[in-house]
Amino acid sequence: MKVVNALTEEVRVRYAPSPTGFLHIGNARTAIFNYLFARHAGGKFIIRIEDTDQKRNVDGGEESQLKFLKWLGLEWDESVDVGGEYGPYRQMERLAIYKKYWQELLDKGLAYKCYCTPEELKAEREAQMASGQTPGYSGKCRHLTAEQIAQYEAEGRKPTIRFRIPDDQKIEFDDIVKGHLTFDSNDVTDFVIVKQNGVPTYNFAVVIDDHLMKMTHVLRGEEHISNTPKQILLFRAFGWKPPVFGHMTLIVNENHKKLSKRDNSIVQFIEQYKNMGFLPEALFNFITLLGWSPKGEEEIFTRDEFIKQFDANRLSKSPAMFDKSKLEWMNGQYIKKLSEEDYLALTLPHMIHAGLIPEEMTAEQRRWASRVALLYQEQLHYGADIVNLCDMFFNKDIEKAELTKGEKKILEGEQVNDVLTVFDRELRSLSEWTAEAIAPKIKVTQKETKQRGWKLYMPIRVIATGSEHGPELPEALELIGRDLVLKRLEHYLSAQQTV
RNA sequence: AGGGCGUUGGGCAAGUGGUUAAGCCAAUGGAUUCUCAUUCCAUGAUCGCGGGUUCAAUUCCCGUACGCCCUCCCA
Repeated sequence: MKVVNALTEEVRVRYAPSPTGFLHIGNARTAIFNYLFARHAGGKFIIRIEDTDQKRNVDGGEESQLKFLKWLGLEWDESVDVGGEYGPYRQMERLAIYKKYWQELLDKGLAYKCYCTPEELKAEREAQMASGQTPGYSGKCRHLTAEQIAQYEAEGRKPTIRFRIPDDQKIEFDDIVKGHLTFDSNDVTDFVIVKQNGVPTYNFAVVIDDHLMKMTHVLRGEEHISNTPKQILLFRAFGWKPPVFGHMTLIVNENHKKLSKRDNSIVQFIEQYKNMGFLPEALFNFITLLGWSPKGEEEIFTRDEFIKQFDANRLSKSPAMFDKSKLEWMNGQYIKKLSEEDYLALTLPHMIHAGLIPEEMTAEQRRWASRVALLYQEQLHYGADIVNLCDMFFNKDIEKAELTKGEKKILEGEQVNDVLTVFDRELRSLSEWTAEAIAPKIKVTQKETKQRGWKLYMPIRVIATGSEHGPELPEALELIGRDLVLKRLEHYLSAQQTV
């Protein structure tokens, strides 16, 4: 029964960002769900730019939206860049279209001009709040006489146009995620559909566009639930059939507040994640699991798998908190699967950026840096993470300035001197400085000193690498280099002797 | 204030009128390992609260608390 009738109606959905900011987590999720919904149904995914708030539009907002959507792996069928038969796809280029429709409403008496100034409205609202009333437009200009209108016009006032909300109407619709929703038109006040400057408001333009662009479904954030009755009333006024609505839960921050662009408690722009070295596939995967869950227990999916099993009925009803640690874990899962080449392309630039390695490297330098980076593929969470992880390979100190508690404990062992003396001697006899050659020398040290495990390795590690933690010892020593390792051992041992 | 939506362990979240209430992340403990990491094992919820319907409710109904969203000439 829920089968879409492909013969009569092709699924058409849209992502409709306003270019008031760059692409962030919330935007991306809306876009992804619409994309998944369209592709799953074999329908069309459209991107429409809602730029009617010229004051808030920011330069580069539109480009950023498209650029990072593309980076995430989305593709669309119609939009400002690829065209389409229902264009233009930028609302400010559709002004003439809107005008025809609001004029129709005006002619039919379904809308009227309102001469109230923003200041008057604001004062009205504040007065209502102060006296504990529900804030909302009073309907003051609903029945203006010709004289009053002439008077206002003479004053030079420029009107807005308001939609006349009909009384006592029940507004009901079946929301894909929330179920059956009911509203009463008496709870909705006459709202502005055309601003003073002749530009329509969101609630008006969205209805015209969704109808003209033949949208079959509207999947959007639940902050739009209370806008829906207004829009449905407009659909009715025009005698149009509304699309099927689905309101997705919000993504909230640690304080359970809706993620807003100004929220600093969380990194939320896609570009920032890209810059930190998160992979688009991982981000896509993670975002898709925010407010939606697949059927089985699996959580890592490719885009095609998501498309195949996406089911809007499994959209969650309650808000999801953005969980950074899970994102990092998931990104790590993807990093593990990276080819050596891709892994290096992800990490090396961060090492360069941090000044650890030069941008122009000799083949030799590059091989060395690559081996260092590769040491951490299993545990890397995101690209920039490499900088801290591989820290010990760039520390050239002969002696550590300050030992940690753990390191002190290690060096207190009475076997330490023995172990290091033997190991030092053995290393000096090496003709070839490779992990393969170094490893047997640890064994020799073990035999000779009768020390093993923690007591054998840790003193060597602390003194030779300068840290109690790190990758496998032989390879670490090889990459740190003969010179430094021997210097560190020598320095430590000579200091011991003078004591 | 009005309207709307939501509430399953720290986070995500599955699920059903009768189950030992999945799974993932995190945390903690343990095993393996020279350390970190990896890997593996283990640990924890009676389903916001109160009532009702029922032989039986986390699952249905009512109420209540809390949270959030909207009530902009923002989208």
